Amino acid sequence: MKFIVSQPNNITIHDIAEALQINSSTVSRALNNSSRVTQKTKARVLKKADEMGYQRNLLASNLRKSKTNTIGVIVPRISRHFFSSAIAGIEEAAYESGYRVIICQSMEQFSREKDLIETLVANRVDGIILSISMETTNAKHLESARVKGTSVVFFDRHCDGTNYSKVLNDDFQGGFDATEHLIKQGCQNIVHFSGPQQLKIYENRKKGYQQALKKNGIPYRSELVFNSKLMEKDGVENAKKILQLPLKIDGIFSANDISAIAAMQHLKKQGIQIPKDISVVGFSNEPSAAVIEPALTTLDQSGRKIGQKATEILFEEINNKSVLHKPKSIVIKPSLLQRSSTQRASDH
Amino acid sequence: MKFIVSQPNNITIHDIAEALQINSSTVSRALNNSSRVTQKTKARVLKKADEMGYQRNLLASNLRKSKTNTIGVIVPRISRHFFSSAIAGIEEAAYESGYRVIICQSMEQFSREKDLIETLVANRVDGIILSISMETTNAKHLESARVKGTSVVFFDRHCDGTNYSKVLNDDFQGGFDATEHLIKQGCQNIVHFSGPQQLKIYENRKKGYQQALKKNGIPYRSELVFNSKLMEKDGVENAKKILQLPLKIDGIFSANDISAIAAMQHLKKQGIQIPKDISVVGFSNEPSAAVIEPALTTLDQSGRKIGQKATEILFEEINNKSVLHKPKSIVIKPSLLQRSSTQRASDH
DNA sequence: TTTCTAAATACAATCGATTGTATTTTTATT
DNA sequence: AATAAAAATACAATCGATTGTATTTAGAAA
Repeated sequence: MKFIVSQPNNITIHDIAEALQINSSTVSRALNNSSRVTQKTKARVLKKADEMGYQRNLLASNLRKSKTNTIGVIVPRISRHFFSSAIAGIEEAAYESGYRVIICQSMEQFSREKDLIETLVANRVDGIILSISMETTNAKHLESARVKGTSVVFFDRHCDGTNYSKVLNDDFQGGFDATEHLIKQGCQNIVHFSGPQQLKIYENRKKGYQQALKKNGIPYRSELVFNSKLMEKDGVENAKKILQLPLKIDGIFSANDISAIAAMQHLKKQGIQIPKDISVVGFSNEPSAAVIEPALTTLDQSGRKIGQKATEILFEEINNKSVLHKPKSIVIKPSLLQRSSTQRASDH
Repeated sequence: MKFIVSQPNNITIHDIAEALQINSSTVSRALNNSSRVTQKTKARVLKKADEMGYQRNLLASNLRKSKTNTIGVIVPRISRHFFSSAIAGIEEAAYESGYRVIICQSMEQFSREKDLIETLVANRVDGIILSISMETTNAKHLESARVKGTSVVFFDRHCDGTNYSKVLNDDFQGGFDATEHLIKQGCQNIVHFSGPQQLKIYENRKKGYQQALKKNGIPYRSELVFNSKLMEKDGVENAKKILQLPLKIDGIFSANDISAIAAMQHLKKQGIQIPKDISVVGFSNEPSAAVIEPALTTLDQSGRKIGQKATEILFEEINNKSVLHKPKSIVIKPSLLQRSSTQRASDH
């Protein structure tokens, strides 16, 4: 069964102008509520536009104005709690300033990230907020944005030595706090699950771990640092490695919750008691962290605040294109959420 | 410290044409690899374009072609596992067909949903894939899309009596399976956490629940159905209500995992044993469902498949604009993931 | 070499809205 | 009523790419 569809309505300002026997520039100004048009004419235009079912073509408008009032956001995966809450913060701040947000995910692939940047630039977004993929090692792929003068602000995962502003989590402090917390709970042999080393965030979390050990007089042993992509399976692998170590491990600081939780599940299956035998700290405060038993101690990154701040800075830069400000670098402290995975009985 | 920024490069095909002393139409065709241009000229154009740092302006291109090769997706929240996996499926299918995807979240607000639709239409996306907010009661706000001839496909949460294609989860079956599973585990007094009733999905899950009771000779009692928005706090509230009921409840079927998990946590705190005292089934297979103890039995909706299917149908409709096909309605069965929250000791 | 055809390129209109300038209309002033 | 000033509207160019048609060029056949 097929019907011929009624032709799509493609009313333009010219059609309205013709219907009212006035000029399309007046229609345009009326629709934009310009002071150069009488109230009376505005009313006539608005009424006719409504009658005719007019809908502005933003492609044409944006082309003419070379401004889209849109910013693009690229994150590795929207499903991660930290990223989706950062996006919420970005949307909030953008909405206040009358901007739209285009959300994109790189799926941790460099090639996709590059492609997305080019598409956003080709669509003339006014700015880009970016948290890089695990495969990204430098900022060369931002060249297309730079060439077009599109402002870019990093958040959380960033590249080093670039001339872009960034809003970062204080990963060093987070790593330090996590580790020192474990030490204060009595842990001595603490394993660290780290991520891809080209990402500053993992480097810094590790440095915090090292510093906390040092400050507390515990020697750093590189064999206790496990590098991986911190996926679920990596957590399980890491847990297996721990059980095979000659040394009796009594603490884990994982650079993310996903692998911490996977490790906990595996360890529990093997009869290890948490926190009694091994205490665990994660990073990011995923929803699951509050659900697992014992509830996972973790670092909350207030993604919302980071997203808002990144957006503010982006707008500053968009509105100050003519002058180049020294790139800003803002660091936001994560807060340690102490939960049962580190609550030794002795504390009671 | 301020510097004057180098002017943004705004090279157009006209600049390339001038540099090569040829016409811009030839440049355009060369860049689009048209057969009307010699290999030699194409090579010259490509080289020069690269040299000059040319980047196509998609606003202009799309305006002229009145085609954006972009589809918009609107979901209530990207952070929900079902939606982010549906988006993954959509992006996969779209990418294969050379389309870009714009992801938007309504945050469960009708006004935002309406606004997003209008913006997408104004930006002339080629189609929209939509899962409505909890506040949405009908499809009137899709008028702007209909007027412009923009194809729309619903998935999961849809409106009734509309002329749009939809890809749905078999919510009735899911509700039925969940409830019957509880009954088979020996539950007799089963509470159902339902969602906003204007949403078909919750209506259908409830109908499945009723049908399973009926089939198994258990009388339906409306006082055992709790309506809410199924947020975390609602789960806690519902759990409290259960504890206050005169009847001894031995099973819960929640229309989503979020509230099921919140309820479990509260019940456990009150000393209720799950599944021994009360068995619980959720819906959606959120990551936390596998993490809570006991692991939550739930219905997996294969969001990825639903997303892919919705995209396929959307493309069919985009490519067949001239004829109106009868709207399709595809139903995909969810699968019951049996986990410990319903594993009665007697089963062992 | 001339002529014809096909291939390559140039010309110009177009997509729909915006905006600086020019023109007309209205209002105020004398 | 005449004139100046202000307000409202019209005109036309423009944003950057695409595309139907016209023209030029190159190659083949006579």
